Amino acid sequence: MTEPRPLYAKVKDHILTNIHNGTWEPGARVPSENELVESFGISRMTANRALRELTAEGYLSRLPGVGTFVKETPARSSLMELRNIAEEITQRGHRHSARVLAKSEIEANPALAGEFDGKLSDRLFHIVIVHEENGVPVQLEDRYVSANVAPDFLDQDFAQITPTAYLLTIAPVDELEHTVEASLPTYDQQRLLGIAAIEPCLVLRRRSWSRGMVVTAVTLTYPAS
Amino acid sequence: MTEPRPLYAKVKDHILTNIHNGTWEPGARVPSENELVESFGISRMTANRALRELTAEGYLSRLPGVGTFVKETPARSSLMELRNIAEEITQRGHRHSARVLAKSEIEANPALAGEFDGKLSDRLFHIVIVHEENGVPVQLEDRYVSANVAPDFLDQDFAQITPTAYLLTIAPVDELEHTVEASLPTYDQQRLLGIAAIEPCLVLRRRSWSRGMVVTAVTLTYPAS
DNA sequence: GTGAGTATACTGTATATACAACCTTATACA
DNA sequence: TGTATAAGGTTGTATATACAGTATACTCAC
Repeated sequence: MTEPRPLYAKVKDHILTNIHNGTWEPGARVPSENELVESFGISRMTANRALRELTAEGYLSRLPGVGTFVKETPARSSLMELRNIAEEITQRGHRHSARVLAKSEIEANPALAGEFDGKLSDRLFHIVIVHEENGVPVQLEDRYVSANVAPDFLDQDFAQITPTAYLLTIAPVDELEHTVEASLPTYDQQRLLGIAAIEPCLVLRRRSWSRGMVVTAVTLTYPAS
Repeated sequence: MTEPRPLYAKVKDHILTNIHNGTWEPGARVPSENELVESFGISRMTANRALRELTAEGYLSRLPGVGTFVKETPARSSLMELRNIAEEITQRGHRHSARVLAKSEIEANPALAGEFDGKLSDRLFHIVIVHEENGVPVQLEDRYVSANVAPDFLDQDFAQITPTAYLLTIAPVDELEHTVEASLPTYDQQRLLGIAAIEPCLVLRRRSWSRGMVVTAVTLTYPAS
């Protein structure tokens, strides 16, 4: 790791590290530009660039005349964007792992065919994955994929590449549909996510289209915690 | 609207305008830093900042030694629309009513000022409204509004017009940010929504921008049922 | 003609400097 | 005591300058 990082990037790394490992909690004050100039031996413009970019990226908030602070609601990904949960977790400085619980080709049924705007004869794949952050389950992924669009889907190693990432390499996303709701977990969900029966869950349903065809329909369940 | 925009922002506006109206198509070359220096009479660092930020925002891509180009896949906008809950309910053929529980001007604090990217001296309004469908509470709205953008906000009758609808008449929405989570209701929320303590709620947080300023930050709580 | 070297254009980074606007705190004054 | 005023720290913007790295175009010797 001895690549020459630009100075402003080193400063950004330093600040992000302190945020991620909890040294600087939300609301805490981060060093001012002049303090960074002192401690890093850099010019103020370089310190300014580091803080300005971290602000644009959602990690910090700044107030003229007051200072720079760790944002209260840290760069939590908007769920409306198509984001890769593995990237998100590693970006937080944590370890991502995935357990594949089911992986099969399934019989089409009228309800599913309706979801996919397809025919009953269309083949579909089904997978269930638990995503873990530092070993703690954080997302249950229950996904159907059109075999027409992704015939090799089941051959992928989803411990290495998330289904979302793989599908993005296969087919560009033209259109997205989201619905979102809160509910209490079913017994299976409790068991797989390791949560209590009264813990509310966020349930996100997403369908994505590519070239006019439904690529995948997925139900993502997040524990509220 | 002759507010003094920073120079780098004017350059960004100029480039974005040419992209949005189709003058510069995807893949087209945009002026180099030195050309911008010439045409705008600015320094190269200012031109650099404009191009660098537009690159970070996903509009441009740059290649050292070659030039700067309009990105092939332009920045995708949030696919979520602003829906008006009153319209939604009446569209279902039901009766919408709203109870205003709080309506005040509040003291600014650093956390809120951060949310609004504003100064500590900026004035803010705060309202709490329960929306009902056929008399049954269906949404708890907890909203902060910038007094700069909507000075007459508190004079409105929110039994007649929803805050969202009113604000849309005041200021066009340029940008939206959503986060969503599931949680169990606080005691106040249980009481106001008339729900049980174990009923999960969907919590939607939304900030909207108009002309670069945060107009409103709102927390909407929906019972899962 | 071909290839190597050179010139040129462009982006990437870094510094030093300057001024403006904003906020807090301390001080002086009525 | 209360109120201006001043001072100092903080962010925001803008400039001029410098050097490094990369890609392309050109020139010239072979």
